[in-house]
This record gives sequence, C-alpha cells and structure tokens, in this order.
Amino acid sequence: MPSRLTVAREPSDIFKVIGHPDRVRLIEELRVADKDVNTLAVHTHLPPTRVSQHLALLRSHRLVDEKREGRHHVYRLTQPEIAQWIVEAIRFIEQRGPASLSAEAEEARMLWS
Amino acid sequence: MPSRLTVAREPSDIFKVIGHPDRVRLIEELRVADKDVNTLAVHTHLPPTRVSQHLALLRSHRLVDEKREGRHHVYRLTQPEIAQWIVEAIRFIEQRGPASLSAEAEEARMLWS
DNA sequence: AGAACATCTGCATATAGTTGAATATAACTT
DNA sequence: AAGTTATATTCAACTATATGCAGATGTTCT
Repeated sequence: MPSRLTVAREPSDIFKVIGHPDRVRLIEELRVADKDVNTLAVHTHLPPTRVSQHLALLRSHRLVDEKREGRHHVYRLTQPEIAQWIVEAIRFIEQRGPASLSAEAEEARMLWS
Repeated sequence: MPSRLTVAREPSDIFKVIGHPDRVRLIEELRVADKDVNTLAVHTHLPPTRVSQHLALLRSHRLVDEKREGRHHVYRLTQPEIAQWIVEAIRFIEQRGPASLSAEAEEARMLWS
C-alpha cells in the first residue's frame, strides 16, 4: 500500500512543473493559441534553448503535446483547464496583497496598518 | 511597467509552494480540519520541525494562518479553494496515466502499445 | 523551575535552472 | 545531390535554490 505521502508526490510534481515563471508564461501563451518554439521564444523574450527545455519538461508531464509541421514544432496545451489555475492564482494574489517574505516584513506591515 | 515575466513570478511562486509532497499532505490534512503542529506531524508521519518549517513557508504566502491556543499553534487554510486544485490535479493524473520521465521511456511505451 | 509545544538558525546535501556548444532534422538553393 | 540555412533538441558544466537535519532558543502551562 502506497503511503499518502507517496500519493501526494504526483500532484506535487504537477505543481512543481507549473511553479516556474517561464513555464507559467509559456502556458499563458499557449492558452491563447498553439505556437512553435520560436514564436514562444520571441513572445516571452526567452532564449529558444530555454524554451525548448521548459517545453520538454511540460511534455514529459503531458501538460503539452507537440506536432511537427515542417521544421516547426508546434506545441499545444493538453489540459487547458490547468491554465485556469493560473487565473485563479492571480485572483488569489490580488485578494491577498503582497506575500510576507519574513516575520520582520510582517511586523512592519502591522505597524503601519 | 512590469514585464509579463515579472508578473508570472507571483503565480508561479504559489505553485512552487504547493509543489512539495509534504506540503500537499499538510494542505490535505488542513482541508479536513484545523490542526496544531503536533497533530499534523502525527498524521503525516513527519518530524514536527519539518512540519513547522513547511507551515512557515505556507504562512509566508498566506496560504494558511495561525492562531495560538495556549501552547498549541493551530493552523487553518486561508484559501480552501486552493486545496481543490489538488483534487483536480489528481483527476488529471488519473486521466493522463504515468508521466514519461524520458524520451526513451516514451519510446518504450509506443513500442508496447 | 520544569515540561510541552513550536520555532529559528546554521550547515550539509540534494535538486533545479542556466548557458553555450554540439547535434539532429527538415527545407531550401544551386 | 550536395551544401546551406532554419528550427529545435540534447548534453555537459556551472550556478542557484530548496530541502533536511540537529541543536539552540522562545513561549506557555503546571
């Protein structure tokens, strides 16, 4: 019997994959339309190498899939619902206000509010 | 004007926080009921020190908050909706089947299917 | 004061991200 | 068809970040 901690590893892996700003950007881009690597690189101002590596990770978790069109590798979200999490996360952040990075920061906030 | 990449950092930080099996377990536990550190440690089979540290991180992002009751620090989810993401992630994982860890693994899959 | 509950700090280790060069593959060009 | 360009991936070295652990330090209750 797998422990609940073992079971928790799979969902946490998904979140870890989304837990990188570049990959959030890529998902945002792909939410609008399927795109090839270069288009993504241009839109995100990231070097193609990096985009490709992030996509490989997303692919290995099947959050995206790839189809080749000539020399272009066109990527597509397999689970557009997951992109929705980003929208919800942004809403949460707006409600919450800035995260406190430390206890000191938190105390400072109290002091001024 | 902050670049979109900068903006993407905040949501990705949230996902990163959830992107750890221990923290997924803790959120699952707190979804059921508010609990103190020791109770969480017992339920998750994690050392209290570690639980405390994970909670500190969750707290710094305001995913949980703390109220003291005597010498117990009782934690509570501030955003129960976020716990719902875990449920959705598990559903996605079940649909998807196992993630492919490498291209070779993927090729092997093709070969046998 | 002593015990229970939890946090904090500092260090060692592990994991993840970045970069540039090398490689692969398909499409042009002549 | 041979060579060149465009597109993308892979690899290896390096750097940065996160985790885990052990021990010291608060707090509150009795």
